[in-house]
Amino acid sequence: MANIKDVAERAGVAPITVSRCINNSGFCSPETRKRVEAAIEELGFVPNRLASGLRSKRTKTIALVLTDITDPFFTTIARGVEDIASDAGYTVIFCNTDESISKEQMYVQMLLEKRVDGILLVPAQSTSNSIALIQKHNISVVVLDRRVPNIKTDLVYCDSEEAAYQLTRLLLSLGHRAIVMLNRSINVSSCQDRLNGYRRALLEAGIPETTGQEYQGAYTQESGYEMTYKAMACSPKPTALVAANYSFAYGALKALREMGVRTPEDVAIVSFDDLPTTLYPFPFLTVAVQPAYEMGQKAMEILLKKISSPSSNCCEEIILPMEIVIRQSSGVSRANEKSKGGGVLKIP
Amino acid sequence: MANIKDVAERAGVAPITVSRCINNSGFCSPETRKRVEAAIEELGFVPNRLASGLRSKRTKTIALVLTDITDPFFTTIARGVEDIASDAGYTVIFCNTDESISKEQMYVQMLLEKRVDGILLVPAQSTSNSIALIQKHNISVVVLDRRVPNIKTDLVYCDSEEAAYQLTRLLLSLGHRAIVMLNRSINVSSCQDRLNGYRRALLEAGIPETTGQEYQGAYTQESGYEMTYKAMACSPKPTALVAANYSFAYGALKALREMGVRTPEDVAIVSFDDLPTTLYPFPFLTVAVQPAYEMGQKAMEILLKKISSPSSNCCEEIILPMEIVIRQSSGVSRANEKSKGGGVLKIP
DNA sequence: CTGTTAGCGCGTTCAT
DNA sequence: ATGAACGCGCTAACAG
Repeated sequence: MANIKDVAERAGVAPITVSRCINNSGFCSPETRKRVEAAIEELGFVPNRLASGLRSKRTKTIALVLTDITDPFFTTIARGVEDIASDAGYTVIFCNTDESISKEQMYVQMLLEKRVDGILLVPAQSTSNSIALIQKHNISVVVLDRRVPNIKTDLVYCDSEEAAYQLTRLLLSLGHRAIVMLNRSINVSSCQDRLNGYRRALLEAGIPETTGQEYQGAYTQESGYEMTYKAMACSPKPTALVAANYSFAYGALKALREMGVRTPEDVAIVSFDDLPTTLYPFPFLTVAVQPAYEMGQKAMEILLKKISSPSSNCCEEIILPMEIVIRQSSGVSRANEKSKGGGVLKIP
Repeated sequence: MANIKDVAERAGVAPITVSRCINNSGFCSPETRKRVEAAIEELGFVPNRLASGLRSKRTKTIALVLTDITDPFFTTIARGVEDIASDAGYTVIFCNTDESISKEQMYVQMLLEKRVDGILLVPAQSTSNSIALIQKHNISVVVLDRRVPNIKTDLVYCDSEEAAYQLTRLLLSLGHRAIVMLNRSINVSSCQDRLNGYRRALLEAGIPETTGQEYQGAYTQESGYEMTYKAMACSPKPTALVAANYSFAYGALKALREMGVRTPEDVAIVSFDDLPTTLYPFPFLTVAVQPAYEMGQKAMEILLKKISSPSSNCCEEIILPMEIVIRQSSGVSRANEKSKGGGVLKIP
């Protein structure tokens, strides 16, 4: 395969001149450029970016380490990242950690070996030490979606606390008092934030003890389903659910329908991160929506900035607001419901 | 940053010995290995895969070029690919072409420059010449989801023709005669196959002229919505729709509901590639499901095989069957419907 | 605007 | 089981 020297000989110039043409670095006369481009064409020359990366210490490659590309939330982030990256001439490696710290470590090691210019990381868990490792090697890193304690880093995430607070407030304003939280059992900031927002709203409303109404499960529809059955077996019976993600919301919908409990008439549901509206025809859930695409874009933009000026140590912390989209699943005021005789489950 | 020479000095061995330890190539005594590993640990040495790739001509990186990672079908493929790839020590670059040939060309150029070991490609269009370019550079390539004419290559795709045939047969067996096809207006084999399968079933049933019942649109819910309105304005009014993808099916559901037309009582719907069942609680659509995860796995396995033995020129062509999942949207026999007085739309 | 020199960090090749 | 020499293909640094 032809290399830069072959091209240089054929064009009657020095290799470095070819290099400058390819990379638009330095100057070269239009005529020289023409000869070089002709030679490239004739030889079918394709620059070797391994060699140039070895020399220049830039690979024009970044990595996106997330938990699971299959999750529509992360898929959308990935698309935002890739759009900005490819515009800037970067290529994106993606890695699925499945929230396993050891997988995360393995990937980070591989990425360091490949000398990626930067890493966008959704930490597998709060106890992850991958960020520190990346920083130790002077690789630019931007953390996505989740905070990690005791580490100074650029960060892009959403205000889950406030969103959970607003969702819970919405339910309270509709007259609900027995409000259950379905959350994940994982050491991740967004889950903790959602729990905190929920608690803040209840506390503010003078509803003191919520721990009996907080359920924790794995991130699956089945888990949401099971938690809902458990919650509905308790007294007082819940009249509303706050689902920390759409899987739980869907599991809950399924369980409730099975029990003959109507949504929202008997039990209202609010949730986080419904599917993208392009993916289904009849949106039903009241949700707090994270601007996933913008998160990906923004994180990639910050990463590009860091890559081009690694000196600036100041860390950006972008906290994006979530949008509350009110649809049917949250229902209308329970006062109205009662007066209309609706709802088989009454507040005791 | 420490390099292999530093490690060698510290361990009191030659650089090549360190290399052999890292890559498990050649032999080294347990004791030597221990000293080398200690040195690596102490220096925080991370092998430079740019340099090793430059020398060995293997990057342990492959690329997945698809149309849009945001499409659940491709997302699932991507996950299948990445699972197999990471098990084999490979890293995956992903690229979104949006079915643009020029984007595809740009990405392929970048990937060739990066000397990826292989490429999994969903061709942007049938006229793509990217495959030939990749092959010319002796890079292993496996084509996914779509055939490309006049090119000999390894290939993994699903039997869309047969699936469309079966779906249409199902509608015919339920008594439908006015069956409309909602398809994409793009030069892609899977779309053509679906059209052909639909036509074959109708022809076989003695329904000759179908062209007036074939609609073509862009790959969006809105397009499915509009095509459905057009189709329903025609005479004879359709009693069933074959949607070439879930976006069309969802657009159709929306349009029909708006018109006060019931599904499946008045108009039945069958479709391709519903959302993964983990993504929603109440599956409704009768669909032909492509085994997306297995497609990704299989394609990656073939790619690995090709990478490790590039000499074998024989091309594998894997045609996976699609699974027909019958749910509510296809309805029950129209004969029954009629006798029960159901269905506002009668066959003329 | 173009060229010369040197070396990035590793593994292939051959040797012992 | 280990080592020496060389070069993979490119660009940084400096020169003119």
